[in-house]
Amino acid sequence: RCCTEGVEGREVTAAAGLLNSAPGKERLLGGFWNKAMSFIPLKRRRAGPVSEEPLDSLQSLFPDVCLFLVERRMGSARRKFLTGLAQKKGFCVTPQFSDQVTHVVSEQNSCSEVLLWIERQSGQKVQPGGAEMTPHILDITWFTESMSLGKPVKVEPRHCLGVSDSSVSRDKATQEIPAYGCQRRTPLHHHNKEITDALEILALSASFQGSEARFLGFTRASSVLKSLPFRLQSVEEVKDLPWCGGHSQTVIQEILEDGVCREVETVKNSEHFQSMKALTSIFGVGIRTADKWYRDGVRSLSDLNNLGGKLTAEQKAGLLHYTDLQQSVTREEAGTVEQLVKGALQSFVPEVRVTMTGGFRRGKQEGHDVDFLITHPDEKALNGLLRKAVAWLDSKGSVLYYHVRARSQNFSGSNTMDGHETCYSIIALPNVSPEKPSPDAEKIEPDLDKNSLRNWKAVRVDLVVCPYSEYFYALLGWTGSKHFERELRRFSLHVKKMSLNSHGLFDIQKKCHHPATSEEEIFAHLGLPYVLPSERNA
DNA sequence: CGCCTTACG
DNA sequence: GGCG
DNA sequence: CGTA
Ligand SMILES: Nc1nc2c(ncn2[C@H]2C[C@H](O)[C@@H](COP(=O)(O)OP(=O)(O)OP(=O)(O)O)O2)c(=O)[nH]1
Ligand SMILES: [Mg+2]
Ligand SMILES: [Mg+2]
Repeated sequence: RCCTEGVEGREVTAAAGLLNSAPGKERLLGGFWNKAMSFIPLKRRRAGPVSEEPLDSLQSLFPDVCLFLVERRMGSARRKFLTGLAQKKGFCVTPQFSDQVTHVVSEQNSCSEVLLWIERQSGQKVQPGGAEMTPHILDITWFTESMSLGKPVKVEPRHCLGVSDSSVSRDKATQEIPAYGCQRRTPLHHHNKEITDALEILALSASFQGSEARFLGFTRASSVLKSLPFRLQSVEEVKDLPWCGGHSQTVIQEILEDGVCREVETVKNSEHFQSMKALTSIFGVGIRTADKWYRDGVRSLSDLNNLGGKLTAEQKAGLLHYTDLQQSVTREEAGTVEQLVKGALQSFVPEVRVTMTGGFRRGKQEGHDVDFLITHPDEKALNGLLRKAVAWLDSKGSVLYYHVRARSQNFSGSNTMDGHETCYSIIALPNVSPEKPSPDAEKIEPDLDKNSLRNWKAVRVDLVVCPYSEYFYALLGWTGSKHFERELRRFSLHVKKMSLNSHGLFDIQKKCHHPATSEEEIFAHLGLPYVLPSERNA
């Protein structure tokens, strides 16, 4: 039951096959609902029964928190809706103000307006400030962020009423946001994570339904918001941004006003989405295979282990190391892998140059794998280096799976290498603290001694060897992010009439390649301002 | 209504 | 999904 | 159709 644990089968998405769906025609499950909803005025939109039960009839998950929602300018219907939302998430919400209240939440009122209003309504004096025995007087942003996270967030100055937050946002004379992701600076950490997370759920869901196009649409919207230097406060602020069209604006508005988006919650709860996410997380299993298995009724890992022979070599390795590979690789572990890989390579070419690329080069602190780029000025030294290094690691018992591929284009007639190879591998990373045998190995090999400890963890490692002349194109290509690469290549072709890949830049009209001796040069060739690796998290 | 990154096995 |  |  690994794949569907905790799923109760409600909101089951239609699971029609992907294989037969006509290209370009995409099924839309939530779109009509959302579009229809967006014409209903905000305050009247959410009806439904919301009880104003006494305090102790509901079990609160957060005993130190008691909310009071200020009805003034919020309206009673919206207050009821928000109350129900918070109670569903395990918050205590009191209908009447009392000295039990720890967090006062209001919308469109100043701090003094709130204090006066509560005093007039309840006859109680309120001391603001959140000190001992006095409640926080908060903006709706604290509420929506807390709903998003499912728990009360720490009270920041920007949540508090009466405090203008000039540092975080404002100055809405914002510059024009460029349309290509490679023209923007996109940091790893940004100001609108709740919204970009929601849009990425819809992107993933679209891809699970076979629509790469809608995946791209939601991904572009999300990526634009990651580059904003301020926190969004109103949907009006995205109206002029590229890629933030109607559907995305609905999502943004709901997150800003309620902390959650109906469609996103429905998707997250759907069995199809959850199963597809679990199945495609297996190395060797893509969207088409996951969808076929889902239609065949496969819901758990044991169903697959029982499928036996019908798996590719990749999938067998992916399943054997499933639990280890589900854990992300820490930056520290990546450093250990670097030492291991360098040792193997240097035993053949002492002066070899090894660079960690991928997400870790962009500043990520964890990843789904570790990526390396390998080169040397003498291209003869690179010949067959990858296979030799993998064999060396294998002889040390460190290689759990590998697949080597070479460049084929323009080399079809030749059987000699051209100094360009890629290797996808699973490596046994030595562990500080020994662990029990992998639960995945136990299922396949039930006789494993459960008391014996293994001192390693399986980690995905990608190795790329390239000629020195291509090094900076390979570095640019393998640093990512994936979306940044797509946008860079689309910009290159459509704006500059040049074709970009990880080997070079080809001018289609002049029919010539541009050599490069730095990443800066490649950006310059494309007429783009340089973007640091840490700013390529598009 | 066409387009949406580009490669290898 | 959103742009041109 | 999978991988980056
Ligand atoms: N052009 C191109 N490059 C890609 C594509 N997928 C991945 N790459 C490049 C950019 C990525 O940063 C790099 C490494 O890919 P990974 O799958 O390892 O992703 P990354 O390291 O960014 O994140 P992660 O490993 O998941 O933490 O390879 C693609 O579809 N097209
Ligand atoms: Mg990676
Ligand atoms: Mg990788």
